[in-house]
Amino acid sequence: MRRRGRGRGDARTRILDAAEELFAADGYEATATARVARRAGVPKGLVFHYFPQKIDLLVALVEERTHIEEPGSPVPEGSPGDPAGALARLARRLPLRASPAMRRILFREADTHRSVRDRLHALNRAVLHRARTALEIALPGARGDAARLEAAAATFTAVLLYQENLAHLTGHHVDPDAVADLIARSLGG
Amino acid sequence: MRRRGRGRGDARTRILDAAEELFAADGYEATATARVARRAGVPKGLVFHYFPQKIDLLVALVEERTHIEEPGSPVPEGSPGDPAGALARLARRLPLRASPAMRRILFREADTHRSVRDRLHALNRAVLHRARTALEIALPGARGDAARLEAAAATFTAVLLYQENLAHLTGHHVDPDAVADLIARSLGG
Amino acid sequence: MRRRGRGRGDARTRILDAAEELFAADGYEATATARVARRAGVPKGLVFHYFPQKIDLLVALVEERTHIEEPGSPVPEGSPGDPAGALARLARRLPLRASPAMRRILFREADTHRSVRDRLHALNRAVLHRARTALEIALPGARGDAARLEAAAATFTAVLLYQENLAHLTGHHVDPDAVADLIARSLGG
Amino acid sequence: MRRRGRGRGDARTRILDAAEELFAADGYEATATARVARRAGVPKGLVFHYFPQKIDLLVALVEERTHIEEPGSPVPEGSPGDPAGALARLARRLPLRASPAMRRILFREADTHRSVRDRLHALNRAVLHRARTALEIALPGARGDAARLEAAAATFTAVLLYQENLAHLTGHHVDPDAVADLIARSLGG
DNA sequence: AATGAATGAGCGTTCATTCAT
DNA sequence: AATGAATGAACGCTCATTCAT
Repeated sequence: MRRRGRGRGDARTRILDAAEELFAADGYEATATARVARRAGVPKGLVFHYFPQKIDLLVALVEERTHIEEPGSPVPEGSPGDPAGALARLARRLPLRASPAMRRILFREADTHRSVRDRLHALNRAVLHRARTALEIALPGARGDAARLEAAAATFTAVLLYQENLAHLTGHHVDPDAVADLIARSLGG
Repeated sequence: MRRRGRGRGDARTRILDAAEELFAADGYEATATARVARRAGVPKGLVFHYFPQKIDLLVALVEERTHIEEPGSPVPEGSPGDPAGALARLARRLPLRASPAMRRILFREADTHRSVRDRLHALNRAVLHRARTALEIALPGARGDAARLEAAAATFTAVLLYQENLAHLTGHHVDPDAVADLIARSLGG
Repeated sequence: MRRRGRGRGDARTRILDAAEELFAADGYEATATARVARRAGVPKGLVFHYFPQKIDLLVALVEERTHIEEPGSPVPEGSPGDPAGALARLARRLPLRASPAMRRILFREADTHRSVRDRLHALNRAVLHRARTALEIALPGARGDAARLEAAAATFTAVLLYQENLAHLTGHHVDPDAVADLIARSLGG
Repeated sequence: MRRRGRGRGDARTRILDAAEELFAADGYEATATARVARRAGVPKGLVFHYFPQKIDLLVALVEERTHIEEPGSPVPEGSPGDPAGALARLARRLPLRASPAMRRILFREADTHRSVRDRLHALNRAVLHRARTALEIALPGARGDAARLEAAAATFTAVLLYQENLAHLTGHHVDPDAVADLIARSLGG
């Protein structure tokens, strides 16, 4: 396959790059495939060669550009007695690999596109699981009850995953580290 | 003016009702004005009689169907010593009067429509202010830790305002009461 | 009939005034009746009360605001031996009473509206007749032949009637007096 | 590219042919793009493929279908002493190549579309220049009377360029040859 | 694999016209 | 006579998608 002039990668990659940028900026509905092609520097027909339906662009982005790291690896997520540190460490190793653009796409389009929503649910489940595990390890005595720990994990997951979106939508940034500290205190850490 | 058409209210109201439903369900971009008209039981032209541009539907919804209650009224928001109760009470008297449908519209369209985003920022500011005040009253001794109190107020505001959306996006409901309890504990309530 | 606030005359007159302005500026097709109403300061319905069809506005303007003076009156149009003077005098007493706006309407819409075209033909016939008569009187010997005199009258009529339009369309003004002089010379005056 | 459709030329040409006919007959405003497509035998969308905006049809027509011949070529425009012949010859070699339909479009739409008006001004300037030059060559002795010569050239240009339109608007044809003769006489030819 | 002309359904919007009051 | 809400046909234009090459 001949390399194309303007772009860095092959045509398919450039098409996805363009779609990612445009979907993030303007939304899926408001982005015409012709604009994707133009931005990618490829002829319009080629977009449909690789992605027979427009929705396939979105599906491919979500499938190929949001990776959830497997938590199975031996990651000593938290040292006992330091729940705040455990959560902060989790924040730093967010098991979601996705560009900020991909996150905006994920949140925006999840509302109306089931396949995106499913992916977002899976991501959320993964992070929530990690947070819960980290807190359980950090607080071996399971002080307080399970319900409180669940609420803490859920709150932290929400703040962690949605921080950019919350900041954008509310005009107010909530710092995950501060929330980690808050939560740790409430669990008696 | 023909008072009352086929439906419950007058035409303009029915058009807004229809737009609210459809924008919430499918998004603004994906909703054709013709569908709004059909759902409202009015001819297409009448939609444009009242709302010369499609965007005016969204603007009117946001302006007329999201009210921020004035916090000035004598609301004994919290009794000293009971921050959890204060927040819970705030949750029950959310100063945002908007249907769940309006909230979904607000969050979804804020991303791409400035006027909606401005409104959402204002709402957030109002709720944040209330939460902060409630905590200050409930914890008069907590003066020393302004940063922690701010983080607590911001976290609670986020969970409170976005609960339905978070539930929808994550597949997981976070209970504001549980978060209120969590926060209260962490502030030494 | 109550006098209306903004305008000078009654509603019907103000509607015609507005139509005259707008048709002249933008053309009949490109002028919406709603704009006519707005400019006239009357409700939309009233335009259709007086002029049941949009075209009636144009017809009324042409019928009521272009008057052809009757040449029957004893006007000593030219003194024998001075054809240039005779034509110049005719130019000064153009038997067409119509505002510059009305003339633009007449020429522009004659192309596609038969009733306007008929009126314009009548106007042309009247002016042509006057020009011919003036030349015949000024040149009693009928020097040269009739065909030449006819060409002279037609040329002068065209320049006289269409001068503003020619100027607008060509960017070049042709002075009727200079043409009168030219023609007089060619007829041996 | 599917070479040749149903009609005579390729699709773009057929679209312009149709637009030329319809704009000339009914005016630009009164001609729907759908009618252009139907007359051209192409689907509606294809018109917008080639001409993204309706106005581009008019612009393309004016740019591609009105040519002003360069006057630079060695055209012995007039032999000295025969101004009538010189003008008659100019009439026969009008430096404006445009169908009668294009001329009607030019005059009608110049009123409201600046690009068309600009083109018309350029055409007028070119013809006026030719007429002036022809008269200067044919009447080398007429140096003293520049103003009269200018009026003669302008009058002839107007009659020459606008003859069809004047005929249509007035119901009266003015023969350019007769006017050429008239003018020649008045300049003492 | 690559291309861009071709297609047609559908969209937002305009607007002359009607009509109940 | 006066009003403006109501109506629907039509318009300019967009766009996902097809397909011959």
